[in-house]
Amino acid sequence: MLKSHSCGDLSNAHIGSQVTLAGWIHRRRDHGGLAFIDLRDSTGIVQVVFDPQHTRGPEELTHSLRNEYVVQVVGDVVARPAGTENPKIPTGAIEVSVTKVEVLNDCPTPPFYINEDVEVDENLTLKYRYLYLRRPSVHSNMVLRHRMVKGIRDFLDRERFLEIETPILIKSTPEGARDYLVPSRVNPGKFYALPQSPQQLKQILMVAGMERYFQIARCFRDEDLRADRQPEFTQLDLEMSFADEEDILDLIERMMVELMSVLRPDAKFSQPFPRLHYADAMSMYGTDKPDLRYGLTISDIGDIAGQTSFGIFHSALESGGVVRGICVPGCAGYSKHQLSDLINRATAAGARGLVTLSVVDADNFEDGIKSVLAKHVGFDQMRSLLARFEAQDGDLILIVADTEQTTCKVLDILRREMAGRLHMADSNIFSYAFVLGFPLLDWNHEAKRWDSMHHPFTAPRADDVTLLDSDPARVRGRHYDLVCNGHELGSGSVRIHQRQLQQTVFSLLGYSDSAIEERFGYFLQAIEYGAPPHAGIALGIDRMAMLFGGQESIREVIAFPKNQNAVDLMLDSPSAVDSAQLDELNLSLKRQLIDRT
RNA sequence: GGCCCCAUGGUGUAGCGGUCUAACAUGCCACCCUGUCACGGUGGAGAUCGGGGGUUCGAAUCCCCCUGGGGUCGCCA
Repeated sequence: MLKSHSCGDLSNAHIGSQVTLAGWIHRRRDHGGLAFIDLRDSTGIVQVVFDPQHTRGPEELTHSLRNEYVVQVVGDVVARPAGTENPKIPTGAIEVSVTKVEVLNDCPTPPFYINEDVEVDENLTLKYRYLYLRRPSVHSNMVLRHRMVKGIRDFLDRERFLEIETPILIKSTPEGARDYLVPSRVNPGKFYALPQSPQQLKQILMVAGMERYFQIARCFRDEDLRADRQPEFTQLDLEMSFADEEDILDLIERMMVELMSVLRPDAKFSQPFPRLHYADAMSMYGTDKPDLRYGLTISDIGDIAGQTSFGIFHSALESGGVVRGICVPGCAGYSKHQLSDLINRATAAGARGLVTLSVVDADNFEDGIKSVLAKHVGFDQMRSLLARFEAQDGDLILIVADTEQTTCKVLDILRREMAGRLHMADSNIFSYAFVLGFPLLDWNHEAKRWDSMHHPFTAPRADDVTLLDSDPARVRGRHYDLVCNGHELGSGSVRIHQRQLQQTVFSLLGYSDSAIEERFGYFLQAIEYGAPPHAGIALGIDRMAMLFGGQESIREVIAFPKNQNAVDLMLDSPSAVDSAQLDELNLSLKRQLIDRT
């Protein structure tokens, strides 16, 4: 090794010993004669001192050192002179008095600061990823992620889970997300698909008697990107035989609690994790992944709205819709401009409109309530309305009258928007919750068929199996989600383990018998051979690391992420390939693409 | 595909129709400086304001189009 010690490891215990360090120049403070340099390696930062009386070699060399040069220094660890200790850094009690320095490599002026956490154009952080990752704060995200994954492995190992790899080149199944396809050279005209998740393989591992499987699995979905979505991402995928809902939820809760104690001992969370029924989540928060760090819950005022003379309410209710709203504290003073901004957000999200009601003085309905609603609502109705929202003077009530689906969506957006403006989400709180009671199926209006809410392998509740034929909408699935602070961290279910039931569900989803055989024949055959009852879950590793690290995007916890157009700016991928490569794969590009590339 | 936001020296920002031959901080270069730690001091180089078109006597500033980026809805079994 070119170094005997690491920068961050040095302490009082090393005083008096000679050390050789190697690292990057983090910052320099050059006094002309005497010069200080903060030397950084992956363990931390230590101050090294160049004193012309002690340091050998040409003095010009000392003063020619620049940020991010890679240097090796030999020196003595000494206590800092009294009064010059730096309590701000862990190694601040000591310093290294340099006797010899060698430049191992120089470095051009970096395109952005490495020694400061100034936000910088994300393009640059992606293109020069190796420099961005040098930032101590970003480096610490990688350390945190490593410790998290290690914690998961240690925990599951103690719980007698086996880590088993499954193939990356698998079979395309057009349902669900779009697949990434890989052409086969050996089998012309045929394609592998990259796994959207190892779902079927892990269930087959249960059939294979592994009983407890997990994998830190890379998954691929060719869909549009978001702050918390990349085309390739990592899941903690696990499956457990002879288990039901409670076993999985208990396991996951214990694991998350353990991770919290290791990674975020400072943070607050409730235990046991609250459980939320899907229907309640939708009616109270408008979403199945609510941020529970703040209230702003949705109230239904359909009964009151029906008594008013407000036409919009009546038409919404008559066409089977709902009238619901949220009460935002302290925003009654919103200007016309601010209110119209909120209305724009509501209409942009698909609502036909948004009724705002500024509660200036709740005791004075004449001019204490500012709203288009005022003249359509009687005294009693206004009183019950304010009571329903528990409105105080100074509050702003936002009401949407629309289909249930649109109302939920819009109020969810407004709820998060207002909570953000009012800084209601405490970053030191982790509001975990399990969401249960999802319907098994979801009616797809466009395709006019049933879709799986989760996936087709989710077991229906035993009491609801008979409804599969008569009333599929009412069938409840044995599906559960783990949510935290408005993010879906994971999703799982008790699986179907009997061929007949699995086949019934496939049929219900609109697959013909021949399609079932072609796509899932191997799978149905597998579960026929004594599949044990089993259940599992998959948790988003990137999202977990993002939350633990207090980041707002998973790109901050992924070493080499892609931008919103799924482009890797460092590698410049995807890229065109040589026509010889295409030939070998028996592929050709469409004419218009050839012209463009 | 829709909607919203952004684009000014290397980096981060200011600028709100003329006073912009574009300001500030930091970084960079040179010189000075032996106890700093976001070291300090003096001097200097560095952007024609993402690209194109338009409005105007006059555009970094207003409008349109394009490009790039971010957020989001759709999409994500």
